[in-house]
Amino acid sequence: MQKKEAATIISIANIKAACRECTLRELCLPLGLDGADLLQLEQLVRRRRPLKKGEYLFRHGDSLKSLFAVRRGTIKTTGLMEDGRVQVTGFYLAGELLGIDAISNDRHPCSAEAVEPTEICEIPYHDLEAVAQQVPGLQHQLFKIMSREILRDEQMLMMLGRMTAEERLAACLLSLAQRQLRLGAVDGEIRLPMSRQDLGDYLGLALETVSRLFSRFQEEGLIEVHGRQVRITNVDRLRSLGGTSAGQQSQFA
Amino acid sequence: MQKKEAATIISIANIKAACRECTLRELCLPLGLDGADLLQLEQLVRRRRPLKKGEYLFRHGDSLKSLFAVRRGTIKTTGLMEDGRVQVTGFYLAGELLGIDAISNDRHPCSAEAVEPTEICEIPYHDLEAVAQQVPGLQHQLFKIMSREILRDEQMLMMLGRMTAEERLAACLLSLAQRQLRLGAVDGEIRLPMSRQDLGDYLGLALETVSRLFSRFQEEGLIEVHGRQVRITNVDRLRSLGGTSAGQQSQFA
DNA sequence: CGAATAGTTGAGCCTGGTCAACAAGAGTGG
DNA sequence: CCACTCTTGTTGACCAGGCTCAACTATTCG
Repeated sequence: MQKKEAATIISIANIKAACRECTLRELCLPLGLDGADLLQLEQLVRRRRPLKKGEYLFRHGDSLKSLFAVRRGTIKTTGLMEDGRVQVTGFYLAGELLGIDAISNDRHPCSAEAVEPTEICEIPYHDLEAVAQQVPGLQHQLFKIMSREILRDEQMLMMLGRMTAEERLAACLLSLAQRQLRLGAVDGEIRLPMSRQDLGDYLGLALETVSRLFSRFQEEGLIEVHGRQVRITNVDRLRSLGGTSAGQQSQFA
Repeated sequence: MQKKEAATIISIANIKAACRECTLRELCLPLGLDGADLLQLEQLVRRRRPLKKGEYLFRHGDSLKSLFAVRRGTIKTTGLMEDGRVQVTGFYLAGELLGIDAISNDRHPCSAEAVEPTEICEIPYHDLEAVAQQVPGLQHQLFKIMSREILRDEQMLMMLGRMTAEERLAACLLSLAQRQLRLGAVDGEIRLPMSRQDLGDYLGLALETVSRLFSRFQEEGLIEVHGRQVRITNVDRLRSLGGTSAGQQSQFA
């Protein structure tokens, strides 16, 4: 996986994006912007060469040039300790914005890797800031998005600090189901683009624990598992487990 | 503690603040603002009646009206699960800004409680947004502050997800020492305004574990503990424990 | 000064981690 | 297209870090 870097030639197709026609318009930045403002934003956004599974969008320490919006696929961001311990700080699905955490030090504090084939829109940060200064709706929207990211992280803190393994996985599944639903997936169906290892690194668990929990949830009739395809068969009982954290998403969303 | 609410009469002394003469100027919002801009911001900021220990600044579910900057003292923000489990999502010392997580839903997702007698500056959020629209330096500064908060939370995720109990406490002590140093404390001296319980709720540990770790760190010569007064006697070994998370703060700061 | 709160320490247990073997897919090249 | 390899996932046995329960001590505060 490390070797594929050499292939990261400068992006081939830096074509302009057409936010106005994007199906994710409601999810990305433009939410709440009218025609003229949207056009101004659209000038900034660039499409990137698609990422293959395992390719990096940026790496820990890279200087901040752009924020990124996922168009299709999934990105995971990871922090790494010297001894190899990994924490996945987030999974970013289509319509979600990443790279915000790099603003404070002009440097990405984590690495971003495609978990499956992924398409990305790139938004040069300094230009974005300039436009936000002109367009009130955009500034407002950016504050909201950044605040939402903080909220999301705080829910993760509750999860990692105070929830049991089964509660964490339940909450995570509910959250994924909800986000994929918004993207047009079948209600109760979850397609996991990430490995058990990734889930463990996200939830602060060993991959074996994640695997065992999948088996147990299935035995208990909460879900049906077929590899990375999961169907929720008892939402209520899953909610009663994953309650506080993911359940609150409905409250927040 | 719950009962004291009745005493929360509408703030007595809503006097104007003088950011220009505040010793925390470098830490709060104004950083990087020049005279005229600073004056414009100053119009917004109001001082609040001081909070006693245990008093709440706001509660989970309250609607967002203002962001708050700590002038003196310490605030803890907490998330609560139905069964009573608590996660402290942050300790806010003098010069630090809280309430940002409320922007996304116009509602505070956590409660904020004074851990010791605390003075607060209040900044009405909608006015702040309006001024930020006029003052580029302020918009920029706000983005940075919000990004820094995300960064801080992500470091906490690494801590809760992947560090052992002793690593967490070590990292926490180093972080507190550094932040208090910036506020003029003696290097290596930490005054803990919070209880062992609070620390446990912050670090995702039982209070007994925190207490035992203090004892062990002392036995091992890392620190000297006198109740809530702690002196770091061996920074290097403490760093080798708390490394990645708090150690990186120097990298990030 | 007495009561309540905060902190320390011990004993025993349990959740979740580690190590290990095995199974099942997925990708690759002949 | 199949065989082989490599990666991913499952399951079991055992272990240990940290939690719970409990008793006791030190502080703080009215």
